[in-house]
Amino acid sequence: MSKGVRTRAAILGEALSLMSTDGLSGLTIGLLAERTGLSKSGLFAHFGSKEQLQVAVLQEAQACFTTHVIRPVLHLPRGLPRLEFFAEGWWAWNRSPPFPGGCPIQAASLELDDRPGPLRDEIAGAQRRLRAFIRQGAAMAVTAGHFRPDLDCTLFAFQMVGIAFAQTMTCRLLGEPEGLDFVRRAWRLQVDGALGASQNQTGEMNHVE
Amino acid sequence: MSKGVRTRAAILGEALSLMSTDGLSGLTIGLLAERTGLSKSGLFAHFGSKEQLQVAVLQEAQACFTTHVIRPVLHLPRGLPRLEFFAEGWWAWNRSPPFPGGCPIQAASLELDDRPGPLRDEIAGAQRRLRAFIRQGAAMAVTAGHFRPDLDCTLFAFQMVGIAFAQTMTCRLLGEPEGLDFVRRAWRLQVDGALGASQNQTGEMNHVE
DNA sequence: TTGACAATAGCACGATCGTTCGTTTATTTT
DNA sequence: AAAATAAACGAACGATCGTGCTATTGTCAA
Repeated sequence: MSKGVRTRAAILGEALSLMSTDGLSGLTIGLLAERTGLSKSGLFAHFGSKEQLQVAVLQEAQACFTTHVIRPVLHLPRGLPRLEFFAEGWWAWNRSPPFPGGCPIQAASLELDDRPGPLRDEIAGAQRRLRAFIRQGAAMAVTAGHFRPDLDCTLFAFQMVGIAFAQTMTCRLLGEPEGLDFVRRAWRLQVDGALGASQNQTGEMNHVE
Repeated sequence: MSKGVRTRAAILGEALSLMSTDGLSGLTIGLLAERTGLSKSGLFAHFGSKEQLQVAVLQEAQACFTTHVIRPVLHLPRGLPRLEFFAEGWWAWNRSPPFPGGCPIQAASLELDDRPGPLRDEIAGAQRRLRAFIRQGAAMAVTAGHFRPDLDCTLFAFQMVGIAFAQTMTCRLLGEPEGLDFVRRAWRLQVDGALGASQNQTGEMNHVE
């Protein structure tokens, strides 16, 4: 591992932290150089332009999410077990990701949704891949007989994404300690509504209590 | 209406448009002065500081949301009817608000959630009030007998907020035209799950199709 | 160990940032 | 209409932005 890629990795790590609190637009080259102990020009040479740095940071964020949330559940049995562990890992990531701020992917999604260009393409791809992962996870649960056969897996992924955003709003913006409870209960309702008839314990509608 | 408040209103209107696309941090005084046809110093004098301008913009965004989404449903009968019309109005607002970009409140919520200060307080208050409105709307539906008595109205509001965020991601970031369908179906599932036993048409679990 | 090359620093640039100040032009009140 | 007040302007400030250069330092293979 040569020196160049090592410092580049260090830069991206620090950039991720900075971005998690101040957003993509708050990620400035001068500030990042100061935090990494490099000179502005020395740091700049690693990326060639601000936009390329931003793209690299977004990709690093995806890689970090994959190693922390996706990969740990891949060896679990397909279907509901894997989906449940993924959910728990995702809620944990959203509440306290390995950065000082919140999830950079969520933040960038709403920051870039009205600015076409390579950055939006990058974050849109990330969200598409994440939704595909959830959708396939739900489809496996259908195949395994955990979920009912007529489940709309795309809608399932849509709902799960919604819970994740609502969690960030409740846990991070409003700082409500009971936020995680709501997340788990909303997720439980969603899973219960997707179960196959045989698995469903309650013979009536999904009650909250 | 004196001259001062008139131009101030014009400034805030343009600021809302600018913020909807470029975010709070993209809202710069020079750019805003250029778009409004004012000089930087002339515009600046209306607010005294950048932060006060930002607070004013956030308040303006709330006022705009109230007149466009909240107020139109206040004269509707309490309970489910009002809640349904509010939902439809909110989805319409999220898909195409009266700005070139997306909903500024959603964007600011994720932009400010890790930066304590007056700005975060302002947007947090907005989200708290919105959630309280939904919660009370659900509570009215319980009182009216539309929703079952043991419904957790706070959780109901939590879930609805999630749908709104997922909509922005799907409709704006990913640009999927069928996004609104998912929103309506997710909302329908949520409402069906909250109905009183007598109102529930389907005797079985909530199926998607 | 030296030579080739990668990595970083230093310096400067034009542009824009938020902000201040004194002046000038509009508006409102007397 | 004149006086008083409000509103907007123009110029400048120090700071920081992203981005070029050239020079210097460090690393790694021959």
